[in-house]
Amino acid sequence: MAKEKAFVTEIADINENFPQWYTDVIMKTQLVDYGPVKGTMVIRPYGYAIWEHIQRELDNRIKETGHENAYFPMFIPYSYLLKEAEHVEGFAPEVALVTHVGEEELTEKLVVRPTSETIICDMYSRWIQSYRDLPVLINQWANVVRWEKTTRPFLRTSEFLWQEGHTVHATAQEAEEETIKMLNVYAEFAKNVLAIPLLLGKKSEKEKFAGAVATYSIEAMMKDGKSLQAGTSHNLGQNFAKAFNIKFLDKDGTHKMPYQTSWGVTTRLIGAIIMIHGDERGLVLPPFVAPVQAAIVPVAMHKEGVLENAESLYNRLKKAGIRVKLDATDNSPGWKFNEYEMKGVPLRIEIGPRDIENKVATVSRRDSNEGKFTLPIESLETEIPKLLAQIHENLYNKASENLKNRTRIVKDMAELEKAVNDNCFALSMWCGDPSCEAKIKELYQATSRNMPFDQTPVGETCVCCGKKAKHKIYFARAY
RNA sequence: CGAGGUGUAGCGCAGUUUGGUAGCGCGCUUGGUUCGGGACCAAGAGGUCGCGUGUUCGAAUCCCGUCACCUCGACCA
Repeated sequence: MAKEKAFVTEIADINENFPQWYTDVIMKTQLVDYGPVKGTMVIRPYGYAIWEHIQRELDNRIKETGHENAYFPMFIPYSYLLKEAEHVEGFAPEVALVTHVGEEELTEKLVVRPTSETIICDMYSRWIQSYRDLPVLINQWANVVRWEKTTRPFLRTSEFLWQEGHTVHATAQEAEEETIKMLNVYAEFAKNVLAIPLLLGKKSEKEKFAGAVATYSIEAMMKDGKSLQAGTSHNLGQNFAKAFNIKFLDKDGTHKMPYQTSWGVTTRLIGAIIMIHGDERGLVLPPFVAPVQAAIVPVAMHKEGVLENAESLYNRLKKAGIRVKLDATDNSPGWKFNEYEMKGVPLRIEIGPRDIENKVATVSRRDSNEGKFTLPIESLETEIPKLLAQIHENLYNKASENLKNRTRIVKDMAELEKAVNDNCFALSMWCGDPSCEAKIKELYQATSRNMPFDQTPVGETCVCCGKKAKHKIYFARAY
């Protein structure tokens, strides 16, 4: 008991020590465990179930927009990486190289994929001959390996799970449209499934993907006002087509080089969910990805009829398509209440002798402090889905409020410094010079996030150097 | 790689200054009483003190070495 009380106190540290709170919650709710190799993460069933719901919902959307799933090998010849100059420069420091099999040295070194552009482009160069072969719209669900120096569960691990789309188009315009389209798919998905509001925009040259012509990102604001890049969509132009010699014979009888895109989101989204919706009592999971949407806690289980009523309610809700769990273990009710709150279960349903007598169930929402209320037991099949939808709305609105309240328009370096020190996003004007970006990073540890599509100016001059501004851009501290 | 810190039961820690029987809390097991906000009583199980050397009658404790992990910097979805 003492330990759990202490846990609640630690969780309450959310305001002072957000990263500590984050790892504590993840470990104590059994989402993950640390792997034996530094920087690796074991995703436990409760955490993996969240990923499965993310996968299912996002996969539907990817398919609805015309893409198909495929799978490419995780081992890539090192020489492939070397073909695109920027790409190898960007990834070489963090790739895991396979040099030996047993004692025998390999004549051609292999990398464990840090991303799949190179191997996929190699295949595309064989698959594509005619304009009739285009567009190619393929997506892959896979794991990738990037040996980062410091790691944090879900946000940055040596190996992570993701979805990577790789498309090929006949024209530059089509490729750009695809890049933006998928960014919007992510945004719709984040809003309607994860209850996360996003900032969409274009990355600066410095922050763009190694090998891309342009990178667009979705940025999310964590509860503490820091930014998290939640996904990216790249317009690769013809860079990889050139490097891998992808050509097609067009209608006019001439060979042309196609234009490509790639886009991905990762298990980092789970980290975003935790850091956006969580509170001092632990996880708060958005209903549409919660492994358990409603937990039934029988009270005074030994009393006549309690367990039978709980079981019958469980069966009814299950049949109604709700992800429901009945906890009939002999832990005390109070223990169970805290357990499911900590684990972020959106709804708790208590059922005890008093409820049975009144033909009601006692319901409690995880997302609000409004306390318990009762509902007629016969109405739950229809009421629970409504409540889940309300919880989703409420989470989205709260996150949107936070984003709005913590975003400031800044005109100069003093205001920018104040904004990031107050844990706010700084919406700034920028001259476009990378040295201004670098200076802001060095002085205030804030990086450029992205340049929103709506470029309506909020000033005339660069926040850093005071010269004429070219872009509207967000600066923020980021995870 | 630069700076700091920690390794003792499944988890969290005390014990190390001053060498002398391996401790505490939680968790776990069994039995009983409980059950509407982390219940209580009783009895149990569980550790070559990160690893290796050395000093000593005797080392978790002292010396030397080594490994691992954590935090902060540079890199990143």
